Amino acid sequence: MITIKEIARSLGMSTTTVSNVIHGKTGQVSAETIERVRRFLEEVDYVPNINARNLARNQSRIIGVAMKTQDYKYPNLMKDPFVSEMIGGIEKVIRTEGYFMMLYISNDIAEIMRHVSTWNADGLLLYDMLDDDGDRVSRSYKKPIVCIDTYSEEGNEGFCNVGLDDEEGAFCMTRYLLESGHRRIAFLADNRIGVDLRRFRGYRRALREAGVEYSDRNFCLLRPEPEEKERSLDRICENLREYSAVFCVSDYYACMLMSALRDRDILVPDDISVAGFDDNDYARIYRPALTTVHQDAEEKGAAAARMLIGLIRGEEPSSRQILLPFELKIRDSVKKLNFYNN
Amino acid sequence: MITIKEIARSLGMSTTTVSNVIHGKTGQVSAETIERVRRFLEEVDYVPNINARNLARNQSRIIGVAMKTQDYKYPNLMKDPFVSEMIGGIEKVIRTEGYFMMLYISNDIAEIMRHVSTWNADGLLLYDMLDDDGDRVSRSYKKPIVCIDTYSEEGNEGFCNVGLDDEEGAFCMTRYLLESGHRRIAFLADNRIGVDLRRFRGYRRALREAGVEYSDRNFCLLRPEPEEKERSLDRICENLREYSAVFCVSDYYACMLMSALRDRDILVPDDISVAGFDDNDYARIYRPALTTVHQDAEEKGAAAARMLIGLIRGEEPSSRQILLPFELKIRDSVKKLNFYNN
DNA sequence: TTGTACGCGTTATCAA
DNA sequence: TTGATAACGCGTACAA
Repeated sequence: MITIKEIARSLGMSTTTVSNVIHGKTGQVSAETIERVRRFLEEVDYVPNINARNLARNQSRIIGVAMKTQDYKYPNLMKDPFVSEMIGGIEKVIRTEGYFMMLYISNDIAEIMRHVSTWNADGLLLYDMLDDDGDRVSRSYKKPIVCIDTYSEEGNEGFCNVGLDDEEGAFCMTRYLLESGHRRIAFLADNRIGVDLRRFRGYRRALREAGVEYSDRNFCLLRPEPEEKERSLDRICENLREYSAVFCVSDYYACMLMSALRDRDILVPDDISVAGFDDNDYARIYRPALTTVHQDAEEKGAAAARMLIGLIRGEEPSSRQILLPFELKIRDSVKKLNFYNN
Repeated sequence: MITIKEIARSLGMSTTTVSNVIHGKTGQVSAETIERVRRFLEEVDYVPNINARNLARNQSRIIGVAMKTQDYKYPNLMKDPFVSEMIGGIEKVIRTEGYFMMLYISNDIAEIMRHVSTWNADGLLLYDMLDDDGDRVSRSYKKPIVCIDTYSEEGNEGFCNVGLDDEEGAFCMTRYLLESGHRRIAFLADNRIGVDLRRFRGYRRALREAGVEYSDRNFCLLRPEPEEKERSLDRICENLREYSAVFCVSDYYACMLMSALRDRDILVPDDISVAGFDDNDYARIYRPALTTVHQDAEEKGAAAARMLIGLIRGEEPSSRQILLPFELKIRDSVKKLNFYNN
């Protein structure tokens, strides 16, 4: 690790000159000197010390990516294909824009904020924070923040978010199920907060508008913890005998359910139809291929990263709230019923 | 962002004392002073500036995780469930041990090394590098390195690796297929280097030991690029008519193949048996559930991270080469043939 | 056209 | 028991 000082000494010149050449402030430097320095830099393979540079410049080119662990659901958050695809999208943008990514996974917001401020991160990406967490962070952190899939109840102004119209997506899918002749449609999720809540609301709204009644039994609660999962699926499969279709809050759960159904000799879509949400590789590879609501996880991450970098550069975003498009993917897991069949 | 200097001024004492209290070098400090400083630190929510600290200490507590992009295969590397699970395992260990993770994804080794040295990373984790890349890195980087799934032909000493006996795993699975009565067994992969090569070798060895002949037709080359995939699967499914079983180099490909087969009304396992490698969620969720070679991606990452942190701390590793265990998972995608059937 | 000198926040050495 | 002070490597205002 050679330093500017050493280079300057070797070349018999000052650190300023070397530094100027490095940064292309070549207006005041003779052509010969420039060449000499350039060649030497090549030769010794000079790499600046980022710590020193950051200290001097009071910046870091680090973008913090913070997400809360959801141990009950995924002991390893990266196992969630949506999360990993999104991170891939974020990483790519951060890298190509010349920034660095630092991942903070924790369920302790305070800890995350401590990390972010020690590293002096230039900006922050928050995924799936609940209302108050997001607010708390925004207050304590004075640099740009972009949220992903964060819903704020109180219509916070000035708060940047990249999301999806989850409610509308779920609404459209439910309407499709209704149009396919289904009336007894269950909804499967592991909670009813955040994103999942919006999807649930879309589902309910579609039922309501179609004049189809909803009872609490329609809601299938999946317990994803390893020790609960099987029992939970048992109960759900039993309960589903009363339904002709299930709308699952995610593809992952949809595929898990389809496997459980098949293990119990219940055929999809002949005995029951299944729909998902996200359209990840599970949906595409599974057979029957899953009818689902498509969204682009990678692009979601990328869009958020681009927006954040814009903010860091001081650009005014064209919009503080981006809603990415969704699209119904009609595949083979939903059966068209004739009306006598239902 | 309050600094030590400001704290010292507010408290009317020197930065040394403040720093000492912060680091618990409290032997030489009066109880009263300690209390005074502690309380003040609490109050102003002091967070150290890592850049300054790293500069002074000439360390970083950063662990670099470097992997090459494989654009042809996964435009988004994180889509590979093996990679994302492994990263999850790495991240968890790094975090709980008080280090930070910095991800470097690039296909340019030189660029990766530049990043690692600007950040002055304390150690390096390399995934799936080929022989010469790994060697090149080791030579130019003087701090601890641990590789994951890297094979070195020349039996490099002193080079740390966490891997799996891929050859033996593939050997056992192939033997299982043979024992199940299969003789015409194809092998599916997208290349024949690195890890995939070892698996291929295990497969070939098992065939050889069983006296089963192998021809180049046995090797099904899957082209995973979007524009090639369908044609490639077409060709493979056609070719597979001559076989009673396929051993796929990964679960992902195995499931992809099973879907392609099903789309062509070829039944698994009745018409053809399929085996995979890795045992990720695809294998477990797909139906028929995939018979595969289990390995623990998360633990692989975690083991490598633990080993690296040990090296950083100056501990001598009990072994420089760790081979994690594998295990055959017999599920439903392989049919037991009677001998007349074959 | 080039060089000196200081600041960035922290740690560490040594003296008081 | 505490406090100056010199590093650490880089950027930059200002002087030469």
